[in-house]
Amino acid sequence: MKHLLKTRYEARAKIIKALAHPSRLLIIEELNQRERCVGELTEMIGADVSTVSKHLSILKNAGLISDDKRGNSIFYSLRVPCIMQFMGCVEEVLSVNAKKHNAILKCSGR
Amino acid sequence: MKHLLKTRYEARAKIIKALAHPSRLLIIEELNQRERCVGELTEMIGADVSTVSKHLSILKNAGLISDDKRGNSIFYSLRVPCIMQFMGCVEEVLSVNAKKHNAILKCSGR
DNA sequence: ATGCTATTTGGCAAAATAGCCATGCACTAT
DNA sequence: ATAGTGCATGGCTATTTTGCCAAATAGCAT
Repeated sequence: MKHLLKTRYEARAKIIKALAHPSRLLIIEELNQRERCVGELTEMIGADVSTVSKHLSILKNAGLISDDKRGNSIFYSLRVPCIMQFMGCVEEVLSVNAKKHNAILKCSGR
Repeated sequence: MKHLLKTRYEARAKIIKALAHPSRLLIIEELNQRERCVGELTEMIGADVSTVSKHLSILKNAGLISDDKRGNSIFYSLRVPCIMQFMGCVEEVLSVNAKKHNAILKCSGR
């Protein structure tokens, strides 16, 4: 692969990788509703706080979310709303996959 | 996290993970132009055929591409065009990140 | 200052991913 | 039948990612 092209795809992949985890998808979806602090997200996810904190730092590092420290808490919010449109496409893939699956079941006589 | 929700995010994450690799992004973009066989993609990527073949199987497994065997070759094509819209959003994130980066440079006097 | 709450960071082990080589398989050609 | 081409799979190692615990940091309250 040409170097310029490679660099470009690597940059994209870094962002997409940041989205490629169930907990981080939940975070994105919650932050799309409204800003949230780490404690709230931790409760929703049900993992260790440190784990959630690391997920947040991955998302922040990718430029997907931003943080705002107020008092004792840090509030995170979604920085790039267009991400949510993407989720629509992902759902479409899932539904196409489900249809195909059903078709296979039918053809094999169930 | 509630089980139902978790399953849902896991399904989404699997699809996004399939996209989260430079070579696979190149494949997606190429297949968006037209169908391609493994040999062509391998040449563009510049990795071992077996590696490319595995990338293709990941994309296929996620339901993103489909294959069509004709003669001695297997032609892959993009199954869900909406994926490309998503790339637009990723580019937007990159450009927002770049702007922020420039602003930081300015503020630090460069 | 001391303690309390909210969050991040370092360290580590387990799990997942990536990429190469060698091999196997299917189809084509001779 | 034999050889050649195109692709997939198994096996293996190196790298990356994940998630917990323990410890550090920062702000608030007393």
